Amino acid sequence: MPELAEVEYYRRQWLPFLGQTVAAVQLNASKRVFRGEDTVKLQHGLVGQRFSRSEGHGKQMLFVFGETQWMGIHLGMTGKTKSEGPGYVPEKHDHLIVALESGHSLVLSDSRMFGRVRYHQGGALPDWWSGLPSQILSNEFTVEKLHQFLGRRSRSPIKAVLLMQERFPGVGNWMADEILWRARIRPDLKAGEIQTEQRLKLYETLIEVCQDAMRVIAPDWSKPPDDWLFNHRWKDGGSCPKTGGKLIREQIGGRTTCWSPEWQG
DNA sequence: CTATTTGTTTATCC
DNA sequence: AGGATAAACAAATA
Repeated sequence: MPELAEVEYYRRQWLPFLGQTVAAVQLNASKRVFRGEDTVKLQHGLVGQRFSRSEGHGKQMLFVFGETQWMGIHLGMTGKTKSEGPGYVPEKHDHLIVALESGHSLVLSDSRMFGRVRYHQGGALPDWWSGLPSQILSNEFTVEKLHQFLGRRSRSPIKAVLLMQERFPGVGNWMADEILWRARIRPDLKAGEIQTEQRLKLYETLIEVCQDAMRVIAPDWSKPPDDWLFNHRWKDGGSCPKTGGKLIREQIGGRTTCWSPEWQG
């Protein structure tokens, strides 16, 4: 479910507890979300450490405890982070509960368990964090990088290309549709067939949709305005806010894609 | 009972 | 070798 701005919303749910000290960690090591991690180390390593800082990067979140305890969380399709007060009773799909000395707890739940928790102990940033690609809302995300990537993925539909996290971290299904709709590019157009002028428009729109999503959704999960595609894309029968024409929903790049044929050519 | 899902990883084919 | 595509993962919801 969560894309760039929804992930940022969830990350912020833990931030009011920065500076607090971990009293205990509860987890179920058999759960899929901990695949590949040393859960015994995770459970003991955090205790007594202060929740010292956090960063977001695309769909990834980083939470640091003390100076040497690094926890990464990816929410997958159904992951959620939340905080709870004293006396909280864990629910069915809660996989990780970081209890603080104040009695509050930081909780990760995920029903489908496509999400993932990572853990690293040591003085330096873990490579699963330092190796992430340039963020779209950073100076390193350049039109040249976009151009190179469209060349490498030239035979895939642009919809599928925008979903590739190695170049567009944070872009998910709704954002990709929103970007292509605003840039007036057909989602089934092969990446290599996008002309220079449209590439520039695509670059600008990528940044614009990320900024808009962060502004509207990240602080309090506000509903986007009706002049975005967002409110019209979820079920059959919607109409294009630009033309009033019918929106199409079909599988492109393996995902349900909503687009406006007369608007996007 | 069937189809669907705002995501990634893996296998397979080209 | 590297890219493209479909299946797999798991559970809720319609």
